[in-house]
Amino acid sequence: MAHPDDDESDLHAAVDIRLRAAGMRNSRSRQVVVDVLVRAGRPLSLPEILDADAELAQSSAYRNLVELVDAGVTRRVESADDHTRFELHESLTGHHHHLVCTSCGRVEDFDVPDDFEAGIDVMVDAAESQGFRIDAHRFDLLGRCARCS
Amino acid sequence: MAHPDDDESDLHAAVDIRLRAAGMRNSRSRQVVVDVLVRAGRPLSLPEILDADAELAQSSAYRNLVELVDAGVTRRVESADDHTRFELHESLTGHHHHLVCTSCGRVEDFDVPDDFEAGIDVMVDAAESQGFRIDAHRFDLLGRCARCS
DNA sequence: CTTTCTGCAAACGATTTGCAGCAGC
DNA sequence: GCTGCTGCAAATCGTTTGCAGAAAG
Repeated sequence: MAHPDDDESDLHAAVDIRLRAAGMRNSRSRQVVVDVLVRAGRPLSLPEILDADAELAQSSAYRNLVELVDAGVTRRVESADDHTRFELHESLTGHHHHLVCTSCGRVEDFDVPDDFEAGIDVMVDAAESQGFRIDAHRFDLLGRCARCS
Repeated sequence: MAHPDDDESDLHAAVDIRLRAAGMRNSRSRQVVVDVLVRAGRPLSLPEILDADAELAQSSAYRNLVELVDAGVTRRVESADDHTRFELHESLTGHHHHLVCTSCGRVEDFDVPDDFEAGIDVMVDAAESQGFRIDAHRFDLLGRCARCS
């Protein structure tokens, strides 16, 4: 965040590496999808992504978002409407949580204190005694965004 | 939990009151849907609900689940597959969180310590300074259930 | 008896996929 | 040049809805 331009070229370099590691080409529309997500700074639905760049075709955008998930570049985010959202993978942006608008589905990033995260780790043991093998968590605050209030 | 039968009749009485308050009839298939959710003790997808009771018609089950949400009897739960799940409203079952299987979508209830809940309240102020009016939260542990491990 | 509910089948809409032609390397 | 990617259009599939007949009160 201190050096936006450096961070952004680092990020594209990291994306390039992951694509190659997954045996995928670094095509124009994949770069565009990543760019749109970088610029947004929050999880976007497919319509939001298409609106952000007119040259994207719907089917290719969907296909690429899913393939980028497999390559560890993007991640699915559940919101509160009937559109799946996508964001950059946490290993590229850092661990964070979400504010979710229950009216329009908009999602924004939200940071929580370290001691809260520590509290989550403590609960994993209890969860695993219920037969689950836990490997991630999701914590969202739900309400109405500035626009919908 | 100490007196299952009493709890269950209390619960049906509470459901009946809410339906009437919403101007809705307490029809047979609504009772069945509620019964299925009570017996499951965890959020169920529509196919799971239909499997649990052969007399339910798909469209009516969907319609009732949504109307019961409006009446404050049920609640939507997001999982990790492409099926919405439904559970009884928290005012009937108590506040809790979920374990979510990222492989099959199964969801189970999970209780967290009170001090963890208290920590959540503290973060609401920070969230509202981002322009959101927060009125709920969702916290899930994600992993693989006993069957999928 | 009136109004709401039900079940069927058709409609919807987000997402996925087949395929012929184009682009990365 | 070979192989993977793109865009279009068609298919899929969870969910919603119109409507005529059945059930609640």
